[in-house]
Amino acid sequence: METMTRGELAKKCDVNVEALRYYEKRKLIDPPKRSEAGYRLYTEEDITRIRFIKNAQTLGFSLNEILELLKLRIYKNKSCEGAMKKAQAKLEDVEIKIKTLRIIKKSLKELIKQCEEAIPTNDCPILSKFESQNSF
Amino acid sequence: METMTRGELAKKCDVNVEALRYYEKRKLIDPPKRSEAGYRLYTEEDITRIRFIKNAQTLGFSLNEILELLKLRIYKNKSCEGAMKKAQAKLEDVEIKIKTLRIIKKSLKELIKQCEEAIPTNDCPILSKFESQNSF
DNA sequence: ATACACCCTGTATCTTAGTACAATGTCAAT
DNA sequence: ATTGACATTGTACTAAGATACAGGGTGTAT
Repeated sequence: METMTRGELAKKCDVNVEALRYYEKRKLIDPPKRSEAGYRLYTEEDITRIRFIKNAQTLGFSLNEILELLKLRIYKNKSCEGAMKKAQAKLEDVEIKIKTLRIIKKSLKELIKQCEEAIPTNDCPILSKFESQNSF
Repeated sequence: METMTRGELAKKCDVNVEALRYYEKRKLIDPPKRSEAGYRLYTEEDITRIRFIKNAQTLGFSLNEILELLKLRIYKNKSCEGAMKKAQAKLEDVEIKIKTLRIIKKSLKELIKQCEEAIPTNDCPILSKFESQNSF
């Protein structure tokens, strides 16, 4: 079987070499076989695994959550249920985040508008607003 | 002039006592006068300052960015310009974040939908997708 | 044979925004 | 006078996700 070193895997997956050791420590990848000199020997499966981690991260899953997802994979039949639940929870997270950011966006826009309309000799509306109570 | 201790200020501003010391260290608040016993003596101005910090944080500014905003305040006349620029930059940040989260939301929704439509004996579409290249 | 890139390990450091804790000092009330 | 709540300081720790570095070993090309 074709194997590769840490540096090679890192390059193929566009990941820092040290991150691989870190993922191993976090149990996100299984400890790889070693060469006689003690070099880690990774396989194609490890590429798949790193991709899994990166894809899940892209969707906002934390490494802990990814570990949970990986555990689901062990029970092939039940996995859909568990993974779907986690995806739904994540979806809710994301929706809340979007809502919060929309409110922030609106506030920032208002502040900028007030600044544009401000009388030059007066204090900056943004800074004044920040000093006031219960602004947001 | 009316002064208050760390605990009193913390209570009034709904902030942890230790946070006040932390803000002092980060130069977000000026070192307050001290009593003979060495107790920090805060004034009304410190309340305003803490409010400033909290309000700015609510809008997504980091403590470093807040420090920048506070520096702007020194040049009373120029402050509108500088603060507006920073608010605009923050607005752009927020807009990018919203866009990213929308994409994530869409992806998650699709995954969940695929899961709902999946044939029970097959592998979970979410987990399969995570293992594939260039998923997202 | 020696230079150089890479690998190994353990440990430390980074960022952000605090929180926690120990050892000690102070102040107000009883 | 003693208790209890607060204050002081320095230092360590937290989460999350890495990244860096020292001191050594290995593998390959010239």
